[in-house]
Amino acid sequence: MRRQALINAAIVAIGERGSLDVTMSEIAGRAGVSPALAHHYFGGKEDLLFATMRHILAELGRDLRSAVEGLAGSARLRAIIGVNFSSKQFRPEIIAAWLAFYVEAQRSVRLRRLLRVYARRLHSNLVFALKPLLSATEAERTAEGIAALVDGLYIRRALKDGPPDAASAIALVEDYLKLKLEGSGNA
Amino acid sequence: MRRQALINAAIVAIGERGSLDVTMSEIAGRAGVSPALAHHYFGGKEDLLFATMRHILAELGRDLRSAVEGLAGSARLRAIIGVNFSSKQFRPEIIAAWLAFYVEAQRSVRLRRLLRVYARRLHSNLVFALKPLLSATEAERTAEGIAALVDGLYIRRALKDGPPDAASAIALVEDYLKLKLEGSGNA
DNA sequence: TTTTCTTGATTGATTGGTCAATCAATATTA
DNA sequence: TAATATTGATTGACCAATCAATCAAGAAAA
Repeated sequence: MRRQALINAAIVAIGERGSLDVTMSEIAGRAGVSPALAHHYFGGKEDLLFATMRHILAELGRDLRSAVEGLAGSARLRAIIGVNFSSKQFRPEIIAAWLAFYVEAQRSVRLRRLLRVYARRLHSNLVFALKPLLSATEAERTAEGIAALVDGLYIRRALKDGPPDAASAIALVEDYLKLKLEGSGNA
Repeated sequence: MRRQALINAAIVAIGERGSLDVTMSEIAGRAGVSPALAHHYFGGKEDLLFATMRHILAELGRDLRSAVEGLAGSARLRAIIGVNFSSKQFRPEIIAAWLAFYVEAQRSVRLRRLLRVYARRLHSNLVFALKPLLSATEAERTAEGIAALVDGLYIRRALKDGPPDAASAIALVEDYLKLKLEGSGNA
């Protein structure tokens, strides 16, 4: 319970500052405990941040699983896209955290591995849903395109540039998907 | 000359560490001067980093201008895309710097403004080239799509995920562009 | 030409502040 | 009592920024 409170505090703190450059004191203070307690529970700052990212990924994973349950074909694809821009995920704090963790991943092997696992899972999900609709190579490429678009829209949201609202972000990605599915017919 | 050396050293240092969390000492040392000199020339760390980002943007701007010179239509669009993935721009150090500055921009108004100017310029360039080929709204949306794709591919490159080489990145974006241009006919 | 002045470049050493981490001590719970 | 939770205070490291002092070079004056 304390762990959970500290992780939530970390997300809020990271979201506000827009980077991982937050102090243990601030996180602990936000959770209403002393800095020393944060060390007691997590061992060190790096571990707390790692646990925070893992928590974000775990929630996203849960959302994804429940969103695609029972769906197939293009409905499944739209569900995958929708989750990434759901009001729970496509929030300033979460986006700022993503961005900050991407940067940190360049230093930390552990963190990079964690992010890689998530990226692969998203990729598999996309390819799996695309396989019945496109050729194998086109399914791969389209999955990469969708993933890149999602990442790009996240960044642009963080900078408050580009399409600011989830609706147009979804529209943009779905438009891409539609073109790819149509295009395979005449190409 | 000293300024230039310090800026170059900053880019290398940022690229290696993968974040702006580099010390003045390291940058100065890399440039073969004392930390105090870096302060003498730039005033402070923030100013040095700001100048570094401005330098990166200025070079990109120069590359862009010379690449599109005299071109129009889809050739111009392909040139814009190509510049972003040229061997000079699509390098690990530069990409790491971009990512790091994106994060820092959430804190620094100055930096955010700088990045915003660049983003707008890219957007205008894209829309200008797309206007003759698509409706106004579709040109806007396509420009946003391309920009998001480029950002996304940059991120994925930073994490060494997704299409690692410039060639497939270009292919992905050009494929998107092609679909949009074709699609406008039958849609 | 030599000497003195002036200025910008450059450095080493220092300072002040920040922060993660530790630890000893106290409270709470089982 | 034993174990766990929790804190305040402290330590040690790191780093940006400052500053006084040197150095090199060129301008002015003799």
